[in-house]
Amino acid sequence: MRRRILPRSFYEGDPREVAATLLGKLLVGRDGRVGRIVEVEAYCGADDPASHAYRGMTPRNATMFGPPGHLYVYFTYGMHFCANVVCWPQGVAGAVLLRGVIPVSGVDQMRVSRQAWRATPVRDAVLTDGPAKLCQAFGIDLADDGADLVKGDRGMRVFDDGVSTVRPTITPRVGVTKGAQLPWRFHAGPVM
DNA sequence: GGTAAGATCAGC
DNA sequence: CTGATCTTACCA
Repeated sequence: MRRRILPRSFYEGDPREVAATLLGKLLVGRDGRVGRIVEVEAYCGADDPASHAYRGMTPRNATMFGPPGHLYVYFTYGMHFCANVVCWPQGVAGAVLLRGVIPVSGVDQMRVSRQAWRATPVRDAVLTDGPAKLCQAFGIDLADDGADLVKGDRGMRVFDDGVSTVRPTITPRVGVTKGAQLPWRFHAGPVM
C-alpha cells in the first residue's frame, strides 16, 4: 500500500493517544533505513512526574515545548541517545518515546551503525529493540533534536502505509521510578 | 561548586 | 546483577 506522511495534526493530541496510534507506523530515516514502530511510551509533560518536562522548560527539553511533529532527542547515561515524537500544541510539553521498531529495510546500514565500536557481533534479534538501540541503528543523535518529522528536514519522517496492527498490549513504562505504575507503554503484537 | 540520579545497554 | 560513562538538574 502507498506510504503517506503523517500530517502535523496527527501529533497535536494527547501523547497517550498518539502513542497508541503510532504503533505500526513506519519510521523512515536516512540511507534507506526504515523500521516499523512496535513499542512506544507516552510522557505527559506537566501531568507526568516521569517526564523531563514535569518541572518546566530547560535547555535540554525545550524541543518538547515546541510545535508537534518534531523529534525530541536527549542524551542519557553518559552514552546513549533516545528519541521522542513531540505531541500537543506548541507551548504544551508532551512526547512519545520510541522504544522499539522492527527493521523493514536498510537493515545492512542498521547493522553497520550498531556494530560500530563494538567487538562482539550484534545479533539481529536485538538490533532495534530498545530506545537507545534504535537511535544507534538509525544514526540518531543530538543533531536530530528538533528535526521536523512532517517536512523531513533532517531525513527523518514517519509514514502510514496502511498496515493494520493488532490490539496493543498496554503496560507500565520501563525504567522509570516516578509514575512507575501508570500504564502508558504500548507494545504491538505481531504486525500484519 | 558538589552531587545524585538517570525514559540504557551489554556482559557475566 | 553490575559496570560503563557523563550530563543535567537541583541544592547549598
